Amino acid sequence: MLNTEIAKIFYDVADIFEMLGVAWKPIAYRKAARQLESLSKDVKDIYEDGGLESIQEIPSIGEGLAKKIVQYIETGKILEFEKLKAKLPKGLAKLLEIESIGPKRAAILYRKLKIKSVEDLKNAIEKNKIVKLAGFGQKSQQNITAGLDIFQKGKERFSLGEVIPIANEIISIIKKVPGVEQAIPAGSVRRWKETVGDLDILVISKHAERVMDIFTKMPSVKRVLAKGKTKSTVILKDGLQADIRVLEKKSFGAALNYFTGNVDHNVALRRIAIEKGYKLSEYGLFNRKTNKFTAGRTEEELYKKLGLSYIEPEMRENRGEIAAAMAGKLPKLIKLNDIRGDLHTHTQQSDGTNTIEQMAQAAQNLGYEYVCVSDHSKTTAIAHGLDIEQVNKQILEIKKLQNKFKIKILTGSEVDILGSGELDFPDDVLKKLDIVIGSVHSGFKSPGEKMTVRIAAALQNKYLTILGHPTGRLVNKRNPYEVDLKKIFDVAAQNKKIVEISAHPSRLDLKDEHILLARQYGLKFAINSDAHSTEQLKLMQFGAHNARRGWLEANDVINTYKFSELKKFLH
DNA sequence: GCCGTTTTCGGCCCGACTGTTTTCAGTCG
Repeated sequence: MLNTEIAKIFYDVADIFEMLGVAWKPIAYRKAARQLESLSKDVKDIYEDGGLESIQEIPSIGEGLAKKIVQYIETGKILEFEKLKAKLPKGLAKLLEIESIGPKRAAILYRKLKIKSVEDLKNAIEKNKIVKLAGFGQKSQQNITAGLDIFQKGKERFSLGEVIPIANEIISIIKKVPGVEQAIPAGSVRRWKETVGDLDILVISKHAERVMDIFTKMPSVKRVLAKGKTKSTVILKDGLQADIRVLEKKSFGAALNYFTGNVDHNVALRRIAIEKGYKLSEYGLFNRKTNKFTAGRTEEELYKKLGLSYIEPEMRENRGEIAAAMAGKLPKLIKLNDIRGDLHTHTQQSDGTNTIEQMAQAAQNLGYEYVCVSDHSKTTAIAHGLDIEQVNKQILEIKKLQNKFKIKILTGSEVDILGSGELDFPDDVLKKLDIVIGSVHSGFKSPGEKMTVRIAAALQNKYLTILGHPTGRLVNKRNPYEVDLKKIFDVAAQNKKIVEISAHPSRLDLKDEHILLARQYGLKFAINSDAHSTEQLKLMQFGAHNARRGWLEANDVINTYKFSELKKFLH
């Protein structure tokens, strides 16, 4: 997507301006970059539909940046930036990724020691040159050395599925510290963002020092980056950075809000606070003149004082939620317990590990009213996809098993969408099934046009119910395949097809931005675990929170329907 | 560079921690 490309350029330019000592522009450029990243539409499409003006309508993008974006769309580069880049050596910006080196120090390193790259920096350290620089010292050189070490190992974002167990473990340690009233993960974890940069933990206690001691001495800590009275930062052995912050109960709501973010949401709230004569910080909402504490015990009262309805953490991405809250037009977000069934599960008959009976029992134990068995079809040979005979046998088996269960067991299949756009089973097989999930499992690298035609063709099969994991992406591992989602959503809407939100934390497909986009086409969704074992049925929570990030209400999701309603809907 | 129910100019969120200095700049979130 062009948006990400341009955002990256803006981030780079912000770094350059910062190293050159230019004020404010870096902030403006980064804000614009973040805005671009969170857009659900491609700027190219926006430009083609509405020209320069409609680009300028994007928040934080004014005349100047809009023109630059257009130049990039039309020519593939931005002339002004090419000139700007020439002012500083190319490798210098890399230094900013090293912990404890910011723009000012990078500029000093360049000017005084002619350091132009990470390689130069290493040499300078070996020759003990940094200690002697004015403003640097022994400790600074040590910190830079340590930062370099982390940088070389590569600091990447962790997937939410990896971070949640780590967070839970730390929370259980901190909760045992005497005097601790609350300990909860905030930050992107609380927003259920699919990847996590740092783990932020908020603690309520009157004895902050005790918490700092225990936290920095946990067995899982590899290095302590900072240890203060109320705030500490560590690097854990698996490379994840964890920040902790201790505050008093009076500030809990304000602190939780501040620590949950995201940055742009927080900044927007603070601006509103200023307009209303307040000052907002993690300590609370204060009268700007008298400094009197006005609110902050709970997030709810904070939002209320700012004239907003309460905004759920998953929506706090500065994607229009503040305007919606001001207008009282926030959606009533779906909740995990609105979900009454799982429509995409596998058994040991294909690549799952449990029997139909075990899966049905586990789903029933979760309180579901229905579960659909949807094993792979024959073309996905690697997953032991079922052939026609096996599917027919499975249908009979399910009919028999039904008598033993209260939960309704639906027959289904995750049918391959073949390269031609045909489904892997003929219509006379498909029509026997309650649910047909069509998924792409091959040709991920084929050109976008081909993939679009392929999926669009499948969506026109009258027996297809759900488009499975519609973009094929894997979080942090595989990009979505090239496909024109707008066209796909349009065809899906015309043919009254459901789009899936795969709940597995390694998939989360559709992702949040794509859900927001699909929503504009009036589509209905199914949130499915794609469980390959009884245990994985519990992954549904990731899907539900992801749907919340996409502003969905229960009514948008067909597996919140009662069984009778679902049945009617499917017919 | 963006933005506007005080403004088209003059603001731009707020605070903790660290290290190198003796009052603060730089970095980070």
